[in-house]
Amino acid sequence: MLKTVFFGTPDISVPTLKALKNNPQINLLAIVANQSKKAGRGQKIKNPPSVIFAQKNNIPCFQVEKVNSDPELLKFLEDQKPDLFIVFAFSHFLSEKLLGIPSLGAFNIHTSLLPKYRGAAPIQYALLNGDSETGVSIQKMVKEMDAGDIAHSKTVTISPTDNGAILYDKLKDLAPSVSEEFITKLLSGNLQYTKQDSDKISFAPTLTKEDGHLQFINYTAEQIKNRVRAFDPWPGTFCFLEEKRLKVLEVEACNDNLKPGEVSTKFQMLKIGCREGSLRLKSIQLEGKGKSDDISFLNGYRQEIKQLS
RNA sequence: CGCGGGGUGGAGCAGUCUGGUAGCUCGUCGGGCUCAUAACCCGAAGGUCGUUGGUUCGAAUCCAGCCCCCGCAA
Repeated sequence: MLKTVFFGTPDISVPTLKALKNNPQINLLAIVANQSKKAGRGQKIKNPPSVIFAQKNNIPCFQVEKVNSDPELLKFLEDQKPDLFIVFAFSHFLSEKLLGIPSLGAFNIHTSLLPKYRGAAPIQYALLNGDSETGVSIQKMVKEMDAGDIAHSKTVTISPTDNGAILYDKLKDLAPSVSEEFITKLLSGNLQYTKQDSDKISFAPTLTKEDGHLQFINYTAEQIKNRVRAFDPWPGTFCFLEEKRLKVLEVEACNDNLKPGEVSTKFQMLKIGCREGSLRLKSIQLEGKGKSDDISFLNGYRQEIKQLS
């Protein structure tokens, strides 16, 4: 039995966590997660999904603020002498000291085909760049983020209609099998490492809300479209109508001949010219309002729309 | 008690400040026009104005409580 400690916080890590828990070769010593944060309207404190899982299954659980210096966790690890760390969607860097603790090493599950998209937002970047495939990689963790040798990976195809939520789910569902196969290889001694090809490294830095600001005049219709689906549901895409924020939930390419930034409301459809090509803003939501299609929106909106910025 | 906007026929909104039971665009149904239409014309159905209580001769409108939705912030 491999004495294993799992590091992970959000729901994407839970199916993999569950698979580890059910794997007879794995002795799941503990789960380490972020601290519970206030979330949602009303700012109620919510426990992260992995913590809820730990509680339900009576697995020791550490919610740390600073993983590298949490006295309780360090003491626990010292006492238990784990064989393996599995880290999945855990938003802290692990110090080299920590990485050196498990006898077989610390492994990170990453939702891209490394060396592509190192960093926090690999799912969104794959969609943003219009990739036709991505995947789940397991890398042996080193000091440099997501730079370790690749121990195992699996590919998944991205369909043109996938958005962030769908691809997120695909990868969430794929991850347990990648992790199971990895463990099988690890135990049978068949593990082979592939170094990351330095020519193919790319990065997927943390996204902010501001990254969702659609700048129609600076990007082509295709690029805007990819951004909209990549950032759905997070961090979301928007532009401004007058002073108000207009969320853009769904767009569709159209062949209207519009200049960059030019708005058209013909036939009750809201369209805008991009740097190249034009788009229909099919599903939108004005600040303070519910989401609606452009037709309904224009029916109720009483003023002329001159500009979307 | 973080800040702010809102709940009005099937949809999206106006009307609320300056109380007198409701209007716009669209959709639906029926009819007309047209070679034709995401076009146009005529007609119809459809609303306890979120909810409870208060003020008033009278409340969508003023006051108080409650429920729900949304933007920002985290």
